[in-house]
Amino acid sequence: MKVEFELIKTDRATGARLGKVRFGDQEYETPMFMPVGTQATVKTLSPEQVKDCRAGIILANTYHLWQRPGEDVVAEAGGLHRFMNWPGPILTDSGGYQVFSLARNKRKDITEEGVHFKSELNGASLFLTPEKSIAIQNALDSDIAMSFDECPPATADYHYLKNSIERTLRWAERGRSVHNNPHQSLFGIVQGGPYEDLRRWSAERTVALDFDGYSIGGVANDDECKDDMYKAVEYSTPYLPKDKLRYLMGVGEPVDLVEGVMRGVDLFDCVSPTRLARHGNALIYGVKDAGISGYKEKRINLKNARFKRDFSPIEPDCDCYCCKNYTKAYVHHLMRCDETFGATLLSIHNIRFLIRLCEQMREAIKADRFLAFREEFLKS
RNA sequence: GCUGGAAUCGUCUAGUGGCAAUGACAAGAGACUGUAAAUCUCUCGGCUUCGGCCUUCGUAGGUUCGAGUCCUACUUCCAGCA
Repeated sequence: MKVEFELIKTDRATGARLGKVRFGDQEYETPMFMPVGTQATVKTLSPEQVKDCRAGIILANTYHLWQRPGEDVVAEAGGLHRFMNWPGPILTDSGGYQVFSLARNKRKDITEEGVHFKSELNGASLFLTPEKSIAIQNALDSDIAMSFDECPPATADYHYLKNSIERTLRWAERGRSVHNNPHQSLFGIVQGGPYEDLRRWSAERTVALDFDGYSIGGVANDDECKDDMYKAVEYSTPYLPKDKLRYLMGVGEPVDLVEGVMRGVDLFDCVSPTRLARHGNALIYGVKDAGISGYKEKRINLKNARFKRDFSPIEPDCDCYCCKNYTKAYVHHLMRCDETFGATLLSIHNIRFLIRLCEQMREAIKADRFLAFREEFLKS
């Protein structure tokens, strides 16, 4: 079922939007954070656990599922939903990000036709084109597919970005022309680095191609400073239609969600809550350390020795399964022992943290007090 | 009791004349933004004005310009034989 978006209201003082997305009879509110499950699983979590975090849409990745197990296998299983037992909506990334992330060891070569990859699994030569990416996503049968774009590095200069945008536009058009899954939506992707004119140009040209929704890409890459990220969003959203979803790809950290929403973004995804979890980190609201410096933290590493005998929950006010049932000392112990359950508990907490943050932002927009909420958040 | 062998930084371990001394684990910390990431990086004897200085390889002596490395004795442990 194609996604339907309804803009409920826009915060009076900012561009923050409250919306509803519908997939058939399923309905969710935006702004929304979407957990990432690249290989058809949110790492260390069962679908039930993801659901208990009150996740709506989750992500999966074209590039990875293309290689393993192959989109034909997923199709044979009855599509991605049945294959991974996720009844909620699924958004598939196009593999465009891998053009960027696999580039570091010259494992790619970008041509007009498509991108040559060297498989990181077995060294095999792979060739991904816009048509191929869309065909794979059609076969995976996700609810939202992404156009195949080039996600340029933060170091890309103006000239490179300009050419890259043009190619991404041509790729978007090619992909759209072969898209043939009637109940799958297709999004276009805005690029342009931190440049106002490029973002505007990319946004307007992409919108002209008429997609079901629009993504803002290329903002969460290596070395990118937050200022550039926020600018990229600011320079893009004014040129996107109000009645379509806006998805800020790969973002992000709690503060980035707040800044993104303020600039009119509806959807976010990021690997950070689950990756940080596997590395022992828990997202937390600022905690005033009464002890020494009044230091405010946004993140704690449960592997640190100081949590060995800390028998309090990660966040007393958090309603997640981890905080309601387990202490920092226990999670510390699990992480020290490399027990998977530690990563599971922290993943639950971190995902729930970001989803709860979205809930709070929605409440703030409803009450027309988003700016105040942001102030409080930044101060906490 | 005799004959071999062995003792190294929390643990195991490399080292047979130039060594503050290998590697692993443990420990301490950091990074992570559309997942090549349950990964990676740094620290891990003490002091430092960052050039070094000091103290370290079971204990005590010795040989040597120089000893964790060679020699002697002792201590402890292991194996084999009684």
